[in-house]
Amino acid sequence: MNATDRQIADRLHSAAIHLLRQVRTVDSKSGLTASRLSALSVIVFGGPISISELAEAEQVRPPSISRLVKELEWEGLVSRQRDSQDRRVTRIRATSKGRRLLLEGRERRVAKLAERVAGLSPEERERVAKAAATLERFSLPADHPLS
Amino acid sequence: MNATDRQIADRLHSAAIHLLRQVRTVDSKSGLTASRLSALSVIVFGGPISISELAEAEQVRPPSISRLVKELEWEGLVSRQRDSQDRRVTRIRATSKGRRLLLEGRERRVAKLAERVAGLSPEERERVAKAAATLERFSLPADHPLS
DNA sequence: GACAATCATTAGCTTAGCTAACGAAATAAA
DNA sequence: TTTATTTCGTTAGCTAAGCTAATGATTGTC
Repeated sequence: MNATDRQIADRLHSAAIHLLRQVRTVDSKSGLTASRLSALSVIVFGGPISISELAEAEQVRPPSISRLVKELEWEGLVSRQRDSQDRRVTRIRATSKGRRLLLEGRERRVAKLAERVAGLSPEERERVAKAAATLERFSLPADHPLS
Repeated sequence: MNATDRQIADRLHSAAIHLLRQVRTVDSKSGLTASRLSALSVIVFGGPISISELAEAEQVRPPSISRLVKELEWEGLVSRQRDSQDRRVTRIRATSKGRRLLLEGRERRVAKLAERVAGLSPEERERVAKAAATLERFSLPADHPLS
């Protein structure tokens, strides 16, 4: 690690904070916050998944996910099913309503960023585009299940 | 805006969420959370600054900053001073302790990311480095005071 | 001098993270 | 077979950080 790596990291950190503050402004419309959107996304695309797996995928502790899932279930966005093999685990899956809302909510939320992407100069846009995929992998721990 | 812009935005969104979750793991050591670190940074480098200006710079509402500053003051990291011209406004400045802690805390927090930057392949690292500066500007609203 | 606007704070709400403690189920050991 | 241990998920209770609405203090305006 060197000084330049720190500078890069510092910029990424700052950018991450401010990016999320920006998209938060559209939350009120979708009813889906960043955490819910992220978790619901894993549920929708990651198929039936247990609480533990979801916690690991989201890099948070089980109690945090447990509550979040309870709320998503409350709103009819996901459903649970006891695993018949191991009755300790419950498998979470998205309902069709959840699937629909995810796509709409993500759309609205991400549109805020997409606007700005569209507003970049061609060079900058290209630069950000090339980094986005790298960043996505980079943002997850090395042993992350989705890596 | 097109489909690709959305894809880029989607990746940035996801990356931002997971980046911050990663660095949060070092919070316990520094005692400085992301919000405090970010605000303190603006105070340290942005000189004496009012609550309103700070709120705008941080893209949050005044009450949020008001409380945050109160806590920073509580911990001796910043001090306030009534503006003699306009006695409604108070100017916030960092104490030397605050300045020191900012640098240390940022260091620790960012080190978590810097490790990973250092672990990238040369091509990826280059890609991320080039995007970092763009991202930093990109993450702020167009009319942002620090833009 | 009265009224309106601005700056900051307070009060009270929500979301989202955490640890600690616990019950239920599965697995290992005696 | 019983007992002990581990694992999965939940509950309880704490903290941080955002928000809106309302209020006080000051400034500016008519």
